[in-house]
Amino acid sequence: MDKKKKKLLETKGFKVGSVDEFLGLSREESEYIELKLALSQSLTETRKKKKPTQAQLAKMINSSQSRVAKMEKGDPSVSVDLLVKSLLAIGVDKKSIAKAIA
Amino acid sequence: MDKKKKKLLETKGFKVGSVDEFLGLSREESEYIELKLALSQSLTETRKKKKPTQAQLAKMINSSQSRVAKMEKGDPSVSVDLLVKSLLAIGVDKKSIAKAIA
DNA sequence: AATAAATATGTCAAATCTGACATTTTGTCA
DNA sequence: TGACAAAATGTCAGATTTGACATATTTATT
Repeated sequence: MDKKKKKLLETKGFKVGSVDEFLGLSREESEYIELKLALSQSLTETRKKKKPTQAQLAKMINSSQSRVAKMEKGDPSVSVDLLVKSLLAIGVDKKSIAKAIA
Repeated sequence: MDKKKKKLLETKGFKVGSVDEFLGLSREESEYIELKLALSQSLTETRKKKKPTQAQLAKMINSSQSRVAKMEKGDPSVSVDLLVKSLLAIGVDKKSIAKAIA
């Protein structure tokens, strides 16, 4: 799949609402992006609720501030795996993850 | 996290039910494993319902039969990303994915 | 039982993702 | 305004994941 497109859409401006078929995105592509955005948002929300800074969260999940920033920004270099692991690490359970992406 | 443990638990025998604290697994670890297993199972189920063989599915998602087999078996070398992408490719939508892991 | 079809397992080079670091931008408070 | 903290962005070597292939095992079909 075209990385440019993905990068474009995962960037500011498209945080909210559905990206369905904005540009020739297939159903799978847009759902995948939406799913990642949902996880990103959930991570940001949860972190802010719980208090810590990106740097502190980074320590909890032994990662780095810059990677946390990328996660929260929906950077294409971040995998769903990492998002899920981070959410679990920060105390969000499966059920809540499911709710976030539903 | 200990890869041996993960490998062990993701192997036959533990497809059903909760793996919580069987061996010293943390909450995050067990939830992560359970989440992956849920996706694996969902993939197998959906594929069988929809008809194609692993080889045919592999083509649809341009992967290979062997990797599909690993996905369905919950092999540790398979990422959540790939599982999610495969589910989406086979026609399962976000909502159903959410339901599967809830 | 024999054959074929489907699935499982092992391996590996190439591709992707990762933490870490440096640097820049944005936000906050005096 | 300036100075300080938090967040964002770029880069990259090392780690992990990938498709592909070979091969073995299981399952169906005759």
